[in-house]
Amino acid sequence: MIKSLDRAMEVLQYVSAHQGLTLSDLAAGLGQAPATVYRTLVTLEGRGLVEFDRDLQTWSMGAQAFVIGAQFLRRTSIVERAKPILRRLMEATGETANLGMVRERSVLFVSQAETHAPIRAFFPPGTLSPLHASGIGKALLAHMPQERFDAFLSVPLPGFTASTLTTRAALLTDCDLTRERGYAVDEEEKTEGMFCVAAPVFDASGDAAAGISVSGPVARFGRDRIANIAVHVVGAAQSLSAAIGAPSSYRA
Amino acid sequence: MIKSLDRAMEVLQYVSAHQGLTLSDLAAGLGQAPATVYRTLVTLEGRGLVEFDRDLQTWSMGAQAFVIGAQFLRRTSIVERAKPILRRLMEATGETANLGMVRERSVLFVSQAETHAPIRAFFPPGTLSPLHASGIGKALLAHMPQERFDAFLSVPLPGFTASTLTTRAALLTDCDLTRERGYAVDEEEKTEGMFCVAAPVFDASGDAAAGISVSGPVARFGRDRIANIAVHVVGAAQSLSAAIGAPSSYRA
DNA sequence: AATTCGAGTTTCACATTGTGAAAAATATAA
DNA sequence: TTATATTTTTCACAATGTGAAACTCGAATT
Repeated sequence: MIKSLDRAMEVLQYVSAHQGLTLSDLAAGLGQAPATVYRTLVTLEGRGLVEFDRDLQTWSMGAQAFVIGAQFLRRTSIVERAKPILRRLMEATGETANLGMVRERSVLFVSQAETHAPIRAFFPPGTLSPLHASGIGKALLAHMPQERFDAFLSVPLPGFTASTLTTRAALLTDCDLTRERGYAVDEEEKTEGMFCVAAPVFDASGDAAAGISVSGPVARFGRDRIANIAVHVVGAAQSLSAAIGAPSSYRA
Repeated sequence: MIKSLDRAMEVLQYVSAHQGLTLSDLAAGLGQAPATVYRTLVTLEGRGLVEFDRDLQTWSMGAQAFVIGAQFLRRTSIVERAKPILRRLMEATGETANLGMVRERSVLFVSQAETHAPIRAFFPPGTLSPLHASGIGKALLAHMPQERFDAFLSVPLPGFTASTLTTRAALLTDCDLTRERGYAVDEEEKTEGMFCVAAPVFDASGDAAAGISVSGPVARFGRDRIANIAVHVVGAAQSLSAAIGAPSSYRA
């Protein structure tokens, strides 16, 4: 491991999480010498990864960070293939449709078809959400190999609202229910007022590596409406699984 | 400038441009020792910026690159405010609508509303295109301060198709025409078969910093249709300029 | 099954450089 | 004009990044 590179990447990640800070603020927040942070920023600026606002004396993410970050989505065809499916799902349900991928202990939201309704759910691409506190995350936990599931549970789970499932027993019950009906729900477990229906997407190896969800304000999700939306979500997830080559036995 | 950090960022940018290569291929392509490239990649992997496929022995961009890259779009509200405008423009014209921002000598495509037509233009977010060989780029050149425009022309302009404008005289004429009618066109200047109508978006300082365009196969762009599309594109660009606070005198 | 080969990973000696305190430069406020 | 705070550069030195070589591992060949 290259120590100075790792320190520099800490700087880059800090800037991305705290845009618009001055050199002094960044150095203080990072616990690094201003001179060191300065040289790091100037080097990254030379590559276009950060940008400096001369008037405000603030540092922010640069265009090249977007350029290289966008390449992550080009590794596979899943985002491209998901787009029409998400759009149809949004039109069929009238709510925002999302695509998320599992990464470590989180779901990474990578694509979205936004409803035109004035009040809407919004998970901008690039957002990470914990597996146990998101619809897609719980759909994936329900289809996770036992060993990985146990490893996930070996770390204490943070709560976000009064509804967050944080115990092994609660998650096991929820996973059983998810497998039984083919979809997971997030009922204000990460965000107050937010409801979400999600289903797993299987890849060519038969692993649940991504998920599709529909989300919106909890007040719009009555019992009958949930049943109807779930049918569309499960169908969309199955379509995407098929599109990316999942074995047919995983699509049921 | 930190030499080792700069070398490491060269590795990162190289991986993003050449995904799915092995360590040996990357080291050869970069002209760096495999041991050095290896330690760089492992350090970046630790931060989630690259990912290693153990089966294929290949390196690709990681989720954290997407996470931090996506933050570039959150610096300002332009992408959010553009979304409904791009969608309406796509619906009004039936072709793909794009938002691009100027960066150095290029346009960076940051957002897009794709037409549902089977044959379509596609500029995935994160794509860079030279200013002189794109509709948005030429719209921005037409409103660029003279000094920056001269600096731009001081570097030889590469051609991409037989139609690319590569001389000062050709670009000056094109800029005059663009200012006169309020929009630029890209008629197979970057990509064979591609047509594009673009208009500049002004920011709060009155600078032309972004642009909106509609693009599609040249065969679908007859003279009458171009006139109609141009009206929509100019209107959309003016709406976005207003939405992000451009002075009213710049919106005419 | 044993051997060979190529790529990935680790070790090691050493030249290079990253670091942070201090100084200098710059811009803003009083 | 002076003071202050921040940014930027300099400098001495400790830390480390580098690449060749060695080692490890897995796949292919015999």
